[in-house]
Amino acid sequence: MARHAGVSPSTVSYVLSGKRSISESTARRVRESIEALGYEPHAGARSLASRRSNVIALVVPLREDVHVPAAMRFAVSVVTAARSHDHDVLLLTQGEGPDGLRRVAAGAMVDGVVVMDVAADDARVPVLRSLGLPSVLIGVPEDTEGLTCVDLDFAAAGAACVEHLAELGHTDVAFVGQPPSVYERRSGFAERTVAGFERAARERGVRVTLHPCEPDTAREVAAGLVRDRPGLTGLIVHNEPSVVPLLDAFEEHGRVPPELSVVVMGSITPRLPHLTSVELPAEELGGRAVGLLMDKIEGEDVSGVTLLEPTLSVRESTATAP
Amino acid sequence: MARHAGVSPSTVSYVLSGKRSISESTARRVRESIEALGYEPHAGARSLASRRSNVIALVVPLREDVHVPAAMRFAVSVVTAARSHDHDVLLLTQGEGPDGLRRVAAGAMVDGVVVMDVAADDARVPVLRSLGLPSVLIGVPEDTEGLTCVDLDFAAAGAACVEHLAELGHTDVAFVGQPPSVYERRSGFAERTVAGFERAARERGVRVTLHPCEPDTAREVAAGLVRDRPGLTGLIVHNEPSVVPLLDAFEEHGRVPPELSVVVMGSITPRLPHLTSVELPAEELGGRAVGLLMDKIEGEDVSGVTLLEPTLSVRESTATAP
DNA sequence: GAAGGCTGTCGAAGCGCTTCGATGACGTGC
DNA sequence: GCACGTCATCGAAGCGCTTCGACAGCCTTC
Repeated sequence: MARHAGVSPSTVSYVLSGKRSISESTARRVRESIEALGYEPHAGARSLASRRSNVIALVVPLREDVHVPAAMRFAVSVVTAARSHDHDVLLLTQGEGPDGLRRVAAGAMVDGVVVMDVAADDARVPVLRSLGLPSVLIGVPEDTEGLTCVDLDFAAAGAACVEHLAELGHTDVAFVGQPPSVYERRSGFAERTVAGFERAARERGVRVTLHPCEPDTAREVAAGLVRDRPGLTGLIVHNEPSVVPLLDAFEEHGRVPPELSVVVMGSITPRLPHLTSVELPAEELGGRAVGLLMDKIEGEDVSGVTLLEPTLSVRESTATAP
Repeated sequence: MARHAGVSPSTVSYVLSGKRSISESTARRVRESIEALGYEPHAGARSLASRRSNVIALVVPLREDVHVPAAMRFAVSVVTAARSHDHDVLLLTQGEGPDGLRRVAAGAMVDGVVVMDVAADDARVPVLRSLGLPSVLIGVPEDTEGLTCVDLDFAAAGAACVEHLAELGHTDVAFVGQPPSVYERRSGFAERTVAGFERAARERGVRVTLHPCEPDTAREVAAGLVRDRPGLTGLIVHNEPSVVPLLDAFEEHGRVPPELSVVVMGSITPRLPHLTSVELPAEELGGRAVGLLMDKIEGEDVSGVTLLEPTLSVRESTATAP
């Protein structure tokens, strides 16, 4: 490569990195050679010499109860964002547990890591602390001391749903939530949604009840609500896969929007474009997480919790309380 | 590291790789030091010296019409299989197009690549050929010369559905397929399913018609079939997200299994355990693909097309024709 | 008991980069 | 016109491994 351009290897390196000034004529010659040869620096050599791999790890959950399309959207946005910062993405599953993190960190395979779906008492958090590897968490654990976390402000999202309904005059609302297992493992986003929603309900004097749900039990949940809550006029659904079976079941009981006001949380609206919803901004979250990680890799102190403001989009499924 | 164990660096390397015999006593000492220090070889140094990165790339599709949970299952199984061969997985999306492949190949970032969701006239195939990078395709393009491909035998799967219904005496069957865009881009699996299913129908003298479908149009498809095909007794559905809306729509017309026999292709049965189905063995496909890729990286000639035999599981949704 | 063959280990070279100090070729200021 | 910056480039060292050849010690074999 250096030979083809008639310069020394160090010059090529400086053209590529821009760490020293190079005359425009030389730089052009080097770039032409790069083009002509289809040259790509050897990643291993580069990481050995520079102590940077230009790779970040992404730890994806593989639990049954996570919403897969959302996780995938997220993963793709992380890859896209990483590429725009000249990094690649190594895919880590939980198969190896925290040991996988140790391995890639100790072997200098990655410069940093993005961890998805962090629970309140997540076992990976202490590992990350001890590793000294730059990391950004999606989700917020209990103790965020020294960590960098990004997430949707689920408390605000939960509250926004209640407030929207309260403003429309609803006073009797049900919250159909995640599967029970999600609450049991103390998934941060689920807990915070409930907290925000309960706080807002208290403030607004709205009667609310919480109902964990899965697609298979949606029918029963709906039947139970119709039976036990005759005054119910509002429904908040925080469980994407259950939205369709749930609303179908309500429909069978003659309860349909907008007579029954429905707000969904998640990104199901491309499929059901008439539903009032709070969307999960997966792409923005991925981009933010990667951006923060890049800063952290550069040595900046970016610790702290970034919560994205939720946006509630009002559509046809909510209306003034009857 | 070598110092801690009181041996030379080369000895450590030989203990790790097993490429030369090392006395058990020395080997033990080295392993103890590794353990004690939490030592992990520097990945870059290793790849520079050995010309092996121990990383494979996985190219995932990000089209709207691929079934995301299936893709995810697949991706996870590739990671798991790769780890069992001591490799990691670099996640590539189509964002960069074929250039991403070039980049990771030229930079020696990966030892090989698994490409998902290959179409009959896939643009990545010529790139792969020219790169000389070991690769395994999931899906079968038109010209497989010199390639290694793995897939479910979709033709056999399509045929199996028809044969099962034919054996039960059905003579009037509809095939509800993928969204139109899938056929338009000549996705191999969709074409081959249709081919297998049409061949079997011809051989068995079964009347069949093909109906592309999306979740949003499932209702209309069902209505159309009820209206135009009064003699219809069998339904084959090759479109996971549409299964539920489609069957719901049929139910509204009073057509339910087993009076109407239904066979689904895909892995929706954990959710709907009463449906006769042909499952997509995503995990096995991932494992096979990685296994073949590893052999290819070792220099074996593994070119050829591996088609996994489909298994039809008979359940309650199919019965003798009325 | 000398020649030859194994085994187990070491030393050194080299993988392809980055980075640091050095250096030559220029201007600049007085 | 000489000392002194500045700019552009080079050479060499070194990153932490793998691998190859060498070799010491030991066991066979006639």
